Amino acid sequence: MTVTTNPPGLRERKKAATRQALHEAAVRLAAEHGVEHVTVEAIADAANVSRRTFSNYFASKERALLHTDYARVGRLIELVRDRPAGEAAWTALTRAIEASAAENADEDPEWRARYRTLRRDPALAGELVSSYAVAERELAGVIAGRLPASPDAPLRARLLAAHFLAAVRVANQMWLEHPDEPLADVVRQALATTAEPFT
Amino acid sequence: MTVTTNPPGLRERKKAATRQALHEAAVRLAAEHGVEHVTVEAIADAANVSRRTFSNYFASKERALLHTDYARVGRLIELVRDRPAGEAAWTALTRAIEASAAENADEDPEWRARYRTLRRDPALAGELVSSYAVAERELAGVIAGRLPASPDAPLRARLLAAHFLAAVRVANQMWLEHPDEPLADVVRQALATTAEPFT
DNA sequence: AGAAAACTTGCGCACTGAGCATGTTTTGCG
DNA sequence: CGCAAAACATGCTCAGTGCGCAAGTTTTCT
Repeated sequence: MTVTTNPPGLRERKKAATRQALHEAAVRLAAEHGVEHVTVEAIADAANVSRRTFSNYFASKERALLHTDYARVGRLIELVRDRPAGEAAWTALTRAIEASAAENADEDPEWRARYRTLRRDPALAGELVSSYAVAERELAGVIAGRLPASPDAPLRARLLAAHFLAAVRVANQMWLEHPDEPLADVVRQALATTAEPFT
Repeated sequence: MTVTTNPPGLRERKKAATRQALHEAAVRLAAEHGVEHVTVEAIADAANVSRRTFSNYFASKERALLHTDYARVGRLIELVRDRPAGEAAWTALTRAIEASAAENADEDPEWRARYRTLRRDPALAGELVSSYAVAERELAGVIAGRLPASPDAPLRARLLAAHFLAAVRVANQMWLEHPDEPLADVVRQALATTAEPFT
């Protein structure tokens, strides 16, 4: 114990480790036996915690499986919040997603492949869209200050957040189905298309 | 092939009636005792069917509660499909949502108020977004033929469907929170904002 | 160091989703 | 019309789940 306690704190680090262990165990087991044939108990066992403890970390098996998606969307909101104050809303959003892509560029290819396969399971579709939906309201609040003042600013903020996240979500879905093109390129194309006017 | 509209058929009518009875019983009980305190068994009882039969109609209590939303989105897709063949995609979508609003204009105000209150429950938020998400892929297929031919047409169709449904969904959410303005007006405003280019 | 706060775990219970077998209703067809 | 098949409702049963509660344990704070 020669090192001083880090800013994160031991307890927080342990919790993060347990959450990550549960998540990874869930993904590994689901890749081996299929999502439907994996029980919460098996996941907890694989992560060396009790079934009850699993419930302290995740509300359901599906949430545990898609923890990366939830975390990534949460991180994306942070990145938007950290953009320079003067930046317009749409610019801040597109820059933030680029930063997010850069952060996730150095992933273990094997893990990525397993996780990719997992997300195509129809049983997880609901949770997958939820991972985006939960962030919509918060993201609207974050970008509200970057919009021109207007009586309908709340609606515009909500719509901007919704359309941005919808573009990212659709890009991810298309990429899941057609892996030939890099994800970042699909996202860029989807955002460019979204920025155009509809007729 | 024959063009006759299928006679409803006794069996189909009974199924629809049972489904509707379960749905309405669920909404009534949830309004009385709160969503969390209503069990599937209580709903089945109130609709005079067995608990097991409930499962034959709805995958969960939440799905039963939001059956109107699922049905309405399904009907919206029909309305889009029925638009004249020459109509451009965005036009067809906006005209269809107007037709949908017209169809739902004559609702029992008491029922509408109960259902409205229900949808504000956070426990149903996930199912509520799902009701839109499940339609996205199908809607994309329906409007694909109304887009100019292009190599990226599939992506554009998906995005158009996603943005349209997102606008409708956000409008509904805003209306749930601020009932002062008529829903149809909020929807129109959201769609108009969506049609503008982003910057 | 020692109390307080946070966390883990085992136990238990109400609820759920679903397969199977059985009795009932509806449909299609000769 | 009548009947066999298909579709459906129901009861029974079970594995899984979410969660409250009450210990026991670990981390934090002062």
